[in-house]
Amino acid sequence: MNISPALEDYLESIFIINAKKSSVRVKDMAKFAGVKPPSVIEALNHLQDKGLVEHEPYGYIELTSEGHKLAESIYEKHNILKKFFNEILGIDEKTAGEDACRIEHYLSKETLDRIVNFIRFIETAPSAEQKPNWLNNFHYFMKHNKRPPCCPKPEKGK
Amino acid sequence: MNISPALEDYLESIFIINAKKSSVRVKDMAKFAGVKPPSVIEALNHLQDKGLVEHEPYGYIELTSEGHKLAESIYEKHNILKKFFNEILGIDEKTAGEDACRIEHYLSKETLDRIVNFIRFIETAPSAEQKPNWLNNFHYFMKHNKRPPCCPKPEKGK
DNA sequence: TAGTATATTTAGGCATACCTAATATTAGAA
DNA sequence: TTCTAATATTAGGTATGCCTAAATATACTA
Repeated sequence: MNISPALEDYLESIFIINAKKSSVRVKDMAKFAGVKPPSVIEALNHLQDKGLVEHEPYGYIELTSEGHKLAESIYEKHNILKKFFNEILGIDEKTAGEDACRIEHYLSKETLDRIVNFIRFIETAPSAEQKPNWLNNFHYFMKHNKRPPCCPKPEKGK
Repeated sequence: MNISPALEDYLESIFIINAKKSSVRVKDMAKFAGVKPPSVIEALNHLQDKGLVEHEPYGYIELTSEGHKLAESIYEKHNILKKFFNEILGIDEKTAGEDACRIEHYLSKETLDRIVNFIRFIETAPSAEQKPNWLNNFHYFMKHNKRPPCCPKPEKGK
């Protein structure tokens, strides 16, 4: 299923709104996307043509099972990227979310997989309680614009 | 100066083609962008309106000094991202370049700065000849789907 | 139940970014 | 120099994604 970035965003928004409201309306989607209702209607027509959404005129908006699956995968992608930006690169949460939202449509599966693995690599690190040391060092480096004073090479000098 | 992603790509392409050909023609840009010549003409008209490009009909295409500055900054962004994908995440060069090209227009300055610093952090690592150890470990992790056998925490056990 | 406010939809318009087909220009070969 | 092939441009068309204004439907209130 091949849909444009804009349609991906609309689809994702249905998924997200659904998660807390149980009923999704044109108004909600328009607000979420920062767009006027006619734009939503147009998008919904396209999504319906592609069998991703069900929407009777003046009624509620629902994802088909295919639409749900796709929306969920888009949302996951979004979250992975946000996590990467926020937790690893140390970007503030708001910016991390915005950036994730903008680039989530453009990354290859390969690159996304690597990022997933990078996060996994860090999270499963055996050495540290929370974060591996080098990541702490990176965050120190970002903050103070220099490396932390100690440990250039642990095996050698004290 | 605010231009669309597509125009950014066209501008960047002039910069890149210029670097090896000294003269840039519509044909070259069309080939580079994978697009037909009329699309290039249209883009050039917009870029000219914005004072970024000079182009006499049927003549060569040149960047103004402002255009050059902007193109260069776009190109740098592209390279940073490519480097990040390729050297750090370990994506193959082709995919790294493609992904960089697609997302270079959408990342915030903040995030890009972080990535720059992340690369710098790694390149200036005092501990290793080439790559810090954890990065080698990550690449091992990607390749074999498990951590390298040794050294969970260097200071402790041998 | 009638009227009104809100929500939705339709109609029509604009900008971007692409295309094909037709036309114009340039440059090189005969 | 003339003709032709290559290149560039213009004209006009399509799709996407947004908009405003007008029309329609729904739901709530009196």
